[in-house]
Amino acid sequence: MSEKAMETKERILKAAGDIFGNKGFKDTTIRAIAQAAEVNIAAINYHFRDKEGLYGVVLEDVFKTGFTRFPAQLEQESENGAEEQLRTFIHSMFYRLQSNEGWGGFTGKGTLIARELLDPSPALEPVLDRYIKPHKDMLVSIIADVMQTDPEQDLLRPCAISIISQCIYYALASRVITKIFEDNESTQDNLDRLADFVWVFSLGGIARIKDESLLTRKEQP
Amino acid sequence: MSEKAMETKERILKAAGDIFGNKGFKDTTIRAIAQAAEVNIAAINYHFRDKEGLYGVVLEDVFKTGFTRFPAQLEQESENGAEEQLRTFIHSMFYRLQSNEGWGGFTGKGTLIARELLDPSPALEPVLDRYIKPHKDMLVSIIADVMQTDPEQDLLRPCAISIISQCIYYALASRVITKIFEDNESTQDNLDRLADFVWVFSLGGIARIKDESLLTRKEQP
Amino acid sequence: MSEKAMETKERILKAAGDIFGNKGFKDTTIRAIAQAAEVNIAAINYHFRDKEGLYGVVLEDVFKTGFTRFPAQLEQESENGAEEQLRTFIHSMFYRLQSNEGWGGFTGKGTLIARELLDPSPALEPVLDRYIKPHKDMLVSIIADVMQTDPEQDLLRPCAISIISQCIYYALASRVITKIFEDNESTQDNLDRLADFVWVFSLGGIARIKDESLLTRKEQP
Amino acid sequence: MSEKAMETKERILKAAGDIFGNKGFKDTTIRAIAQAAEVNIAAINYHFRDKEGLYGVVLEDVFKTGFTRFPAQLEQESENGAEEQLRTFIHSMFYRLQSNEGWGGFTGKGTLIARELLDPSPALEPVLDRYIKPHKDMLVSIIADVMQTDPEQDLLRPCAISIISQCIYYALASRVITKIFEDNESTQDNLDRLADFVWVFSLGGIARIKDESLLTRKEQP
DNA sequence: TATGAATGAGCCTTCATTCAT
DNA sequence: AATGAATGAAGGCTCATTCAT
Repeated sequence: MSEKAMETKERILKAAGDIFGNKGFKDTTIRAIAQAAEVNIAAINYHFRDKEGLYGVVLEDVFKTGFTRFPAQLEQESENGAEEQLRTFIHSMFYRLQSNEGWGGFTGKGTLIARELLDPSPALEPVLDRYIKPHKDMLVSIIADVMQTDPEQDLLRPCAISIISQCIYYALASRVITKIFEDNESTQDNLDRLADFVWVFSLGGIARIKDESLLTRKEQP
Repeated sequence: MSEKAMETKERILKAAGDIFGNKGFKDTTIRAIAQAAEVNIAAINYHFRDKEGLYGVVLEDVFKTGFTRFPAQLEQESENGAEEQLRTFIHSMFYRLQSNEGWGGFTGKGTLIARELLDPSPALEPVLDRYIKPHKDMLVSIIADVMQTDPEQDLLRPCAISIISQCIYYALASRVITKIFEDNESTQDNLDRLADFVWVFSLGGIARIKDESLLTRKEQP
Repeated sequence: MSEKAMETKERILKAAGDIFGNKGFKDTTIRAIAQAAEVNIAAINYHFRDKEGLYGVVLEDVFKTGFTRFPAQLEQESENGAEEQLRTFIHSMFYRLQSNEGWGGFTGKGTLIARELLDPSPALEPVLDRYIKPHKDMLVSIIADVMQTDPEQDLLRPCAISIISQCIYYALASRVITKIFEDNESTQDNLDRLADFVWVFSLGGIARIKDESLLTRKEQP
Repeated sequence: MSEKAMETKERILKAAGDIFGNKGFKDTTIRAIAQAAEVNIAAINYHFRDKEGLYGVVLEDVFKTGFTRFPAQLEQESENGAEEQLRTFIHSMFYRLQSNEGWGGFTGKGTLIARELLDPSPALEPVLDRYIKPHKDMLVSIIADVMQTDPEQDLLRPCAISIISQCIYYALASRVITKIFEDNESTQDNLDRLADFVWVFSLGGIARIKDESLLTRKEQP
């Protein structure tokens, strides 16, 4: 593939990521992408066969470039305590979902993922196995460490969900959060503070869940 | 309006709620709604003027019929402790977002709302003021009681978001959660258990946030 | 038919005349008429069977109420000279086509007729025989008198057309005439002056045609 | 643009001119145009964006191709007398409005213009400035020459209208004229004779108007 | 590799009309 | 006599896709 061709493909991918993320699959027209990428409409079909084909590549790209760096960073810190690892994990999530830096860099990565949670597309399946599930396992294991409990504990999963849900929500509902809370300062700027808040809140949640489950177990017999 | 006409409108609304919720606005065709409601396509236009008009009424209806019953129930229990009130609030959220009982009853109310969080439509604005903001205020005030702190505390808002995010997430991502956690038992059946989990987790989160903020304040000076 | 029913029919007819005249048959919606007449849409179909049926009645009405008064006036003046009769005829045309006074009185009678010239509808046929042709005969005979020639003269018909065309044109193109001539004074106010102009112009035209034909005849043999 | 594409556009334009002219804007369906031009419906949208867009181009085309040839011819004859110039002008009008020869050649150019006089569309505005007004000025100046009077004379404008009205009328009402006058010989064949008639009639009209205005002026003081 | 042209399917909407009351 | 409700047909437009170059 020639250099110029690569450029064209890159341009299309960037534009597609932006628009797919901000407007969703159905709401995105191939025309809009072509215009933003300054290429002919037919070029998209030529390079990616399909609108779906393009979408699949975009989704794969989001995870490939976004979900590979931070876990490495995380492992380096494995000597740290479990709570610090959880903190790094949460901060990573926030940055992955909301920041536009770090790679090709288009807006709306977070919402792109949120959209997949709402309407899973066929393109999600491979991403699920390759990126999301390993990530989930990592989070579960961190929580197990924090709880100092058996990694097979049933309570670990809902804890993981509660933590993830908070991270996702800011990406999902950023447009509305500011409306509800009449809060004009962009949440983009406070990512670190928000992430720390979620971290502390979650630590408290995990602790309480552990306490309750101990109590319950004591009561049950 | 005649009895029969009301029935027709009702039928359209139910079908529209189902399909809008499950597929989103753009992905929904009024043809599909008409077919599901067993009416002529033009009847939709006659009763609701527009696809948008219909959507607006559906959204309004979701909140009107879903958000009026539980708060009343909540006030009756105001003599209970703040933690019990929070429990009722969270259970209400779960039922509103996920249950199909209790009113016209269509599936996908939760996802309909989640979609609005992602892509707020003009129809959301009135709903925001009339239902969501008052509800948010109620939650904030409950959290203030739980924390035994000033209702203007800055930390109340992120706490509220963390709680809501957990409730929403189960509605938002139910399709994917089962895939990630390879959990085949329908989460629909365990609403109560999930709601209680979120409640306990959140109580722990709130408590930790309170402790941290006290510590922080002591440290700062 | 009850009095109220008559009122309803009248109201519909007036509204229909207005809108048909100003926007044409196809551009007129039965809804617009119903709204202007403040009646139910179905009432129109009830009273006039059809959109076409309503249109037919309106057209008939325009001619019945508009084309019966002035000719009588004309006959009274039959003692006057032929040129005066032509003047009355032209003035009548102008008033019929442009004035809104004198009967039920809706705007756009002239354009309604002009539209029939462009796209003759089936409803025109009866009107043609009953009103227009007799009128045309009258004009031809007046011109014959002015020319002092045989009423079967071939040149009378194009003369009639030239005269009528001038009368029609002001009704047909009033919207554009003001634009072309950047003339802001409403032509409605100057009907009399315009009619007199057309009269004088036509007298000159007729005279010249007569002269030419005489010359031609002399030359030909 | 490729050769083939031009052909397609040309074909669409011809079909559109025909149908728009014969049935009017609202009564014309782009489906009918597409069928007549033997192209896909979407091709019309592709080349002309809109039904309105197509109409605008058609209207512009009628004037561009129809109103540029004859004035040139006219100027060449400027050495001729004013009356001969008027004759050429009138003959040009007749040919423009009624003939189907000389360019792309579709029927109904005259009625297309007549429709614009009745219901001016936004597309008329540019045509008005670029073609119609200059043409009107030319006619006015010719009449001034014929009258041997000041070109600012107030009487020139109604004279111009009276002349134009006769030319337009034959195009406007050809369908009805034959009915009224029970004249079965197609007026298409006699264009020259008709044009000459209008010419002579108008010369007479102009002359009489001039005489009258002189008389009036003498009387007034 | 990339493009302008062209296609077919499908969608929302409007309209005149009819039905039951 | 008159109405609100409902229908079926048709129209304009958009979209993803394919074709020929």
